[in-house]
Amino acid sequence: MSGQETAKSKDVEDHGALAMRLRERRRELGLTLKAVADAAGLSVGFISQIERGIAVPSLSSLVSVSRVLDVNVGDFLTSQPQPDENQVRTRQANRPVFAVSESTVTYERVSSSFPGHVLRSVIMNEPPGHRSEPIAHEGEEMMFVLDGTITVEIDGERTILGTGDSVHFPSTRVHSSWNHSDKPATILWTGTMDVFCEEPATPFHKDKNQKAE
Amino acid sequence: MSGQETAKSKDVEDHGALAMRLRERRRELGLTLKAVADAAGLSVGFISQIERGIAVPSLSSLVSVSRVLDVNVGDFLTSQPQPDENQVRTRQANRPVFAVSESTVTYERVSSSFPGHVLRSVIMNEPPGHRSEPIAHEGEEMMFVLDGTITVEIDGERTILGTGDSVHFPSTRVHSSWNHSDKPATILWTGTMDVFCEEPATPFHKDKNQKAE
DNA sequence: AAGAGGTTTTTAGCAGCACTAAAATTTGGA
DNA sequence: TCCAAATTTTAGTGCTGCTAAAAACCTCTT
Repeated sequence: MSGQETAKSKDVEDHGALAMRLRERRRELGLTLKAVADAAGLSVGFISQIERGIAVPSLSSLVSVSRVLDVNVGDFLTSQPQPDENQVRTRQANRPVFAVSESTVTYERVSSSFPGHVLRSVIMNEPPGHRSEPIAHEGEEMMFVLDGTITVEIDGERTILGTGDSVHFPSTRVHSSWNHSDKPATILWTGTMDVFCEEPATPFHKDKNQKAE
Repeated sequence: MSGQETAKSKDVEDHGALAMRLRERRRELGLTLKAVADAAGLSVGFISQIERGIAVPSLSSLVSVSRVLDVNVGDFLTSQPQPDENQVRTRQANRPVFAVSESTVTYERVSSSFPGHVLRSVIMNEPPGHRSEPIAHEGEEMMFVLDGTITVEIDGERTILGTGDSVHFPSTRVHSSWNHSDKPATILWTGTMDVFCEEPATPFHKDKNQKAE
């Protein structure tokens, strides 16, 4: 991490955007500064200063104001994705391929990367008998079986998926999957959480076969 | 606004959740407190206190930490979907199938539905010659060609995809696709925007062949 | 044009908290 | 068991989050 510019840059820009969004939203709702301030339990002057970028609210105050403005607080803070000219297409022959040390599964990256992207997708090639450890994490995910047969367990409940079958669930539920058959299986995994890391050194779905990293 | 309880309630709960998420994310990335602190330009002790809910970061500091953890700051503040017992699995034989009136494309729903879900996925069966109108909308999307060949145009730039190829881009870019070949094509479409509607009366990707709805 | 009332901005000020450095404790690996 | 790394705890303070009140501005009515 040394030599890297710290992340405390461009904060001024961020607050300017937040300020504008707050004022914009308030005006959409046709509310006065006083109305918002009263409902949020803050002072009129403070709301005014926030909206003009002169003051920055604490998280508590921002949550309060967001509630009054009937918007999810995250929506005020989410940066808009910038379209760019990054590579959007992935060829079957050119998918980035990576594997975990000492593991028998290989992964092929299908999704692209651009600012603000949420989707991640990989093709998982699972040999017979391979099983991932039960895990839970943020986001949601979907597995579409391209070829073969696998068993998926979610919150202790098992289901067998064949070619063309799919499963889609919140990743917050404890889940694992394995290839119970005697043939390789191919799965298209898509999720909203970067569980395979852009740096494919340690994928989050750890292998049971793997001793220690 | 009178008589309404002010919005400054339950802030304590929110900060607890934020704290947990920050620690969870840091561990996912396998980073130490020190690494995050150094990169964010904050002290180790402060990060520790934030993660344990003892201290609350300012917006500036939260933005800094979020950047280090490579996550959109809004994602830390958005409330979590509740897991439920809805159907998560879709069988190939039982996919909900729907089509647009007078259209030749059929769509098969692959994704499930549960509170807070973001992912939507359908299999599109496109006959030869079929073309969708250029369109742009929020979110991002990915098309994985299961079978056949299609042309995809993004911001005027065309690319041909064959079986196993994929394309993933922000849907804010003007895009359209069509099956230029003389054989049917099958595409697994996945996106973060409900362009096909849960109510399949008017899919967002309008057909050029379709006159008016 | 003047006046009244409502809305927003400005100003002065301070309590407390955002954040630190350093010490203490815990953890993990050899 | 030892030691280095990681994390937590502690003591402390600069500064800012936020206030109340004054000033300025705006709108509407007469």
